[in-house]
Amino acid sequence: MESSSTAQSIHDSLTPVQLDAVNYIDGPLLILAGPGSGKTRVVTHRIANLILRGIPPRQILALTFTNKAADEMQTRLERLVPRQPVWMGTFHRFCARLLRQHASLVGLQENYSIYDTQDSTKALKQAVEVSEIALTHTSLDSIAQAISWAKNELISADTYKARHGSAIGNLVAQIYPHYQRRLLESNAVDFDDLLLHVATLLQENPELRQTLDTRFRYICVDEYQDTNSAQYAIVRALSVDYPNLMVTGDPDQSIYGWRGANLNNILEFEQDYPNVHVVRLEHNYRSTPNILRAADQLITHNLRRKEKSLFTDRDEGAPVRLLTYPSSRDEADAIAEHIATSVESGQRRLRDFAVFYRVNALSRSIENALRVHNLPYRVIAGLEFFQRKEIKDLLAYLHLLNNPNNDVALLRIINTPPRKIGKKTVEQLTIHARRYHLSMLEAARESGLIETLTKRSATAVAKFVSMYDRLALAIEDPLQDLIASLLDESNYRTWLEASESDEDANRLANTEELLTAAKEFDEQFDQEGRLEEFLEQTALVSDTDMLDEEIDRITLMTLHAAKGLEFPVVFLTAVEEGLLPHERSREDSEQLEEERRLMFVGMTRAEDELRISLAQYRDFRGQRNMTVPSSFLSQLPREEMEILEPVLFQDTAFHDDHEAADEWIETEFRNQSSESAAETLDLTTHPDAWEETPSTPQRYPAHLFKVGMIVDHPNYGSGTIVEVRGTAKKRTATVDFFGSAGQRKFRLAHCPLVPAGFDEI
DNA sequence: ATTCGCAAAGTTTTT
DNA sequence: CTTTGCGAAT
Repeated sequence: MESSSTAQSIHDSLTPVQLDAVNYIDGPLLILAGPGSGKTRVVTHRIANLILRGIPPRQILALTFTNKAADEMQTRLERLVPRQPVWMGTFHRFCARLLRQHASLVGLQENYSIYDTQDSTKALKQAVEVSEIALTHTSLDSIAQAISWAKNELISADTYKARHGSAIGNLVAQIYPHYQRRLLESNAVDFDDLLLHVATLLQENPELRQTLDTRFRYICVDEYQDTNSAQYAIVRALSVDYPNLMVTGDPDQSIYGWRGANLNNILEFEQDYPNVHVVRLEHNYRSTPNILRAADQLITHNLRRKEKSLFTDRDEGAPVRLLTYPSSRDEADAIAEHIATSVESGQRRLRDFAVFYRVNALSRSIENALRVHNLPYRVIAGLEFFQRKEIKDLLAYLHLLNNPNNDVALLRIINTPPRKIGKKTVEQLTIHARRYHLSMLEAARESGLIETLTKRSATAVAKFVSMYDRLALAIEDPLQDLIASLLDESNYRTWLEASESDEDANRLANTEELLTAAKEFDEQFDQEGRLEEFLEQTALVSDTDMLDEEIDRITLMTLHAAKGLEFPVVFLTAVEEGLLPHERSREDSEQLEEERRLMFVGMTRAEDELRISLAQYRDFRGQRNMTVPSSFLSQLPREEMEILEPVLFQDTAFHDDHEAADEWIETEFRNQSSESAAETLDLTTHPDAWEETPSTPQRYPAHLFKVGMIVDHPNYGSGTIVEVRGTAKKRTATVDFFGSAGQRKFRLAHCPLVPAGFDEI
């Protein structure tokens, strides 16, 4: 076991290569870790080793990209050497902390707000308005992207120069400074700023840099292949006097280049830090040789990488399968059937299976098939909870309380719930604020002085301000209490309760969830500055962090979301030109390599079985198109794989030949008697066949819904009724959906729920 | 002030 | 087929 406390015994189970990494203490260390090579184990053992050798835990800093990774590391370290105050967390959280302490050095106050992407976009929109530039030929999005790119490259608003002749560049050069000013005036930062500000801080304050370098003498960076230039600069600045820097990563698993990750950081690590010790973890403990060889052969086609030879002790296992289906529906059905069969026979559990796809939109067809087979699943979709309107609303109240300059928050809630403060009124407030350089809240306080406002509007605004002031008195209360008063004072709760819609009933339920989260937080942190801490946490958290691994369900997710995970059986779907590689990546060879890495990551998630599939016809965005198999498929060791040949038109189907397609449908499908084929034909002939039955006013009788009943919902799919409450019009059912929808409440008198199997009304 | 409806566009997303 | 944002109607 790993609970003993001597250096000797805790490392007993490690291989010589792993021990080499664990025992290398001083100086730069690069761990090139292939998929499934026990990297996290090595990292945690090494940190434990540092501690056991007498290095104060406070001098150790471990940086990760996700909270999940940080938690995982923390838990494992806890098992090796309990209760050591090693700072572990994401880059962003680390920077947020540092920035709190040194906010004034970059023109912020310590209670600054962290804008999420949505908030940032709003701020950017305002900046565009102020700069009086008409965005005719570009979108707000591309401006945002350009600014984000610049920040990741450490280019500040002052130093940004448009590339000569770049139209967008010229716009950005004008807008970026306005945007940055808006943020500073609001005492706010965007995600990129967290890194940029800290990097700037370290660059411009040598004494501070030195202090921190000394404080964090031993630094570990996980997933180094995904660091961007800002992160690189931060790590670099903290490793000058004490270059005890350990980075781990795998160039072959770099899939966030589009977000500014710079593959050169890892590729050139050895040049950046002299006397680097390099350890290669090439022993894979996860996959069968079959899977590993296929993945390896694919990735060999990349040029920008470091040679690695992966090996495993496992038995050969099943061959990798390449399965071609006539249509995307057939593909989805086959997956569902395969899973159903092996679960029924007792060979596998639901949680052994994962289905991967390149884009989120592809999950729908899989979901449909799984639903038909009554197979429970979960869709990993990134942000959900904290992006819901009601949660964002309530958090906006808190944000404004914590940082009265947070204009985006004010604009969000000043009329939510409706307070008769409309667009015109807000416009006048904005003008007033800009003229006198006030925050929106300050402007609102002066509503009585604004002549252009009607008396009615001014009163409404004044009422809002006094509500704010009343809430501000409770700012030191436990969060649970604060949010509770917030729900009352703002009329948010009354507003939702008064509503008749199911949607609002659900919102009310989500509100409760936030209260629960706040309660848990209160129990955890019983100190000053609770609110600020809470807001920081919620801003830097994603739903994926709360993933419950215990539940027995099939997992559906994008290839990006799959990184770091493993499953006994993996379905890699829609491996078609245009999707994988994605069409937007096809031109550029660097991007094409990233797509190949994405496929590599997907393949190497599989432990026992890997099933790669594609369809000859794919229904996507309401259209049916003939597909072309992915060019990556020809880069796999086909001779040793099991290949299910396309059912029809092996040759023509590989070209984008519409005439052939029509002919195929005309002649071949008509002669087929198979059910799925018949249905597919129907679809092409009558596109309307997909559409829902037109809704009729008639509903399934409310009193017939019972707890335990399986029901269908047009949007959320199937689920089980877990609770029925209330009477007459207020009779409400709580449904636990099999899919990603989770639990939702419905007023039975007017919701589209029907018992499963109850066809049409 | 709010709601409704239509047009437009639709990788990936650790924070 | 979806989702989302903005403009017109109540």
